[in-house]
Amino acid sequence: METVGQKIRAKRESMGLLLRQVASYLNIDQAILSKIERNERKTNKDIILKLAEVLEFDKEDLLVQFISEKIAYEIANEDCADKVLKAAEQKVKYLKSNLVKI
Amino acid sequence: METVGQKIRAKRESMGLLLRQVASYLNIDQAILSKIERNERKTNKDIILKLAEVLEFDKEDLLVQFISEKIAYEIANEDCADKVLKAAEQKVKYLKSNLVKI
DNA sequence: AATTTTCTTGACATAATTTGTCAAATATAA
DNA sequence: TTATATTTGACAAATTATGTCAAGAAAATT
Repeated sequence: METVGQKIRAKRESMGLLLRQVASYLNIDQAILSKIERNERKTNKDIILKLAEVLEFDKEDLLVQFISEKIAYEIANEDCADKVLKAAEQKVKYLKSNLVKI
Repeated sequence: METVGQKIRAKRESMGLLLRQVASYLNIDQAILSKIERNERKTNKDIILKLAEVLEFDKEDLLVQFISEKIAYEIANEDCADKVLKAAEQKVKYLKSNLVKI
């Protein structure tokens, strides 16, 4: 299963872009981007969205992959990971039902 | 939908325990426990597990509620929250399949 | 093979967040 | 009122996130 970092690197290379070029667009050091691509450094929503722009990914798709990857790594070591996700679904449904203001 | 904080407070009061007593068991200041119960302060897995002990909750149940609540609040403001959870399920399955060492 | 270019690594710095402490203010019970 | 319990907010310490830089390693070019 391909990580977001791997997707980014593959797409960047297929577009013939250098680390330095993409990093400059993102206003970050190329060292950071290098680490993000190799999953050696966490990143955040803002950077993911800018990466989607410059690398022509669908923004929502990349965001979904990014957030779900983060969550998966957070809970994969728990026995109850599956229960957690089922319970989270219910809670999200509840929170989105306008009964609650966050 | 009851939050973990609310469950804790309800159980603590039903058991006739004071903030100070439970907090001392947890080795935290009672001010922190007060805030945890009112969702004014984030907590962590260790404290949740100790709370399960002293308040006689099933540890896994409380942990599932705690983690799922955290995830739900993190993503409830995203349009794609549901997609995220579905994708996270797949990734967890993959990570747990021993194909990957985290 | 030598040079240039790109990428990686790690030490360091800064900012943001988490976590804890404390005491005064407030609320509740006796 | 008086005593007890809880809440609040200012502050500090610890941890984590984020960024900078330059030297070393790897890859591409000449």
